[in-house]
Amino acid sequence: MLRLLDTATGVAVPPAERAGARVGLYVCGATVYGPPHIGHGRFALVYDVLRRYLARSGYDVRHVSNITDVDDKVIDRAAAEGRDWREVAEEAEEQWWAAMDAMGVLRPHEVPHATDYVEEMVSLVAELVRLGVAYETSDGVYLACDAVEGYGTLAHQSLDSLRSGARAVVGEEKRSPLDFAVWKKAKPGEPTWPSPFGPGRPGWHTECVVMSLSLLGEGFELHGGGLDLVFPHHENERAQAVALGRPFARHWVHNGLVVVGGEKMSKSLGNYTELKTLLDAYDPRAYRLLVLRSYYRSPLEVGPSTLGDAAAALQRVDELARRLEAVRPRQDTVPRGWDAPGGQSRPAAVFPAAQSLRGRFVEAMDDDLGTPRALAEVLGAVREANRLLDAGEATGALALGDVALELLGVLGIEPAGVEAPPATIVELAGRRESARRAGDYDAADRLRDELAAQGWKVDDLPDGPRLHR
RNA sequence: GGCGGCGUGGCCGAGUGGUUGAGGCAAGGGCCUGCAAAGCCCUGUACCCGGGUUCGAUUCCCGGCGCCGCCUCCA
Repeated sequence: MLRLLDTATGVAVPPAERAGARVGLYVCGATVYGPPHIGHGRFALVYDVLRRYLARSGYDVRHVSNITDVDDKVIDRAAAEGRDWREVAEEAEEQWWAAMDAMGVLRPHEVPHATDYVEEMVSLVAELVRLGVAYETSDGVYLACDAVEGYGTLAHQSLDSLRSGARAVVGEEKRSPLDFAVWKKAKPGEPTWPSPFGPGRPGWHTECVVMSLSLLGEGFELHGGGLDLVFPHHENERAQAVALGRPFARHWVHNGLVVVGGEKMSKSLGNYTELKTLLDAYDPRAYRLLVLRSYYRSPLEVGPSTLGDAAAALQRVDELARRLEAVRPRQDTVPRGWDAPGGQSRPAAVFPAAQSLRGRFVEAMDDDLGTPRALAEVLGAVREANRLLDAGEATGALALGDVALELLGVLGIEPAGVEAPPATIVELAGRRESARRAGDYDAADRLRDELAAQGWKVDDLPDGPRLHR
């Protein structure tokens, strides 16, 4: 059974679930004011794998991830570029999904936009004021943190220590430096919505409360996001729900940040690489592999060296997939699958190593999403399957190799498709092979160079040449 | 100042109170091979420093050093 570390308690426990094994997963998504960077890529991959594995484990997952399409940053960028803020948000959201698609990240089941929930947010703010936990000032409405029981739970700090460490300047009207805006009164030129407190827009921490509760219900199971959101964002989300007396997330999951040269990558530090840049330069699967190779909560160093490593490792996986296809019996049309029906005669069923591989994989994953060990098991099996192939044991190789590939699929990594070379390439390769057989190696090597110039490599395998990209 | 985390071979990165340190990449040697590529096999003797607990610590405890994150927008 999958156990996940809960940020609030520091203990790894199985996710809570509702009737029908339903699990709601809310992940704080993108603020769309610019192209996503590598850090966003990691975060998306982590929750994509969590969602896939939850489903694989038998949960009925509902994955919700928001788009923050109105926010200071969106407004600032629009102002700086003299554009409409909606246009900025839409453009950035397109870039977001393009990158997600390139990485093979499954779309969340729901993608709520903040701007579609403003009315509900206004109601929430009004309710907070009515309850006396939020107060109005000249520039907005603030939540009084002292009024919230257990404020600091996620930060693991007391109200006092948080207060003493606060760097925020106490405004004239703000009662405590920790108090945060749930409603921002409009300044000239900003987008506004009507409210009992005058025109304005919701504070950032409010939207996730409204959208998660509205789409997943009270006491939903999992709430995730980057480690840098723990405080204050998630703390403040929780504070609002607590203040309202509404059961909120029951379990908090946070992913570690991407670091560059030991320092956190972030837009504000300016040391970021756009995700698209990485995805254009490397096989997108290499980034997924790199991310999964480390524990999801740890900082992760991303750079040309580590990406190159991952890309190289992937080639061995692709090679295995190609080799397996070459030895796969024609009539064997049983698809790869976790629980292929009627699989009595399937090789995997009679090949113990393949079965135990599944067990070790699940064991690793169940231990707080242990993708590093899970991956190690799978890659070890890839090597073993290749070895069996070398030894001519095709049946065993298929049994083990198919399971390895299937498990990689659980992690969202599919072997590269076998691309059929065009006729001109096949013809060139044929001429080269003839030259080789005739012992004319100079000609053969020239032809190989020609093939290379057209982007094709040729490997002389024991059973004949093979073309691939 | 408060809170949290990290320090493992050439690099990345798991993990563990004790005979044989996952996995990946790189490197060297080998099998195969016209060559190359691919694949496979072999090779590495690590755990920041100082104490303590223990029969035994890289793993637990204390202290130190170094690095990082959060306490402000941030995945």
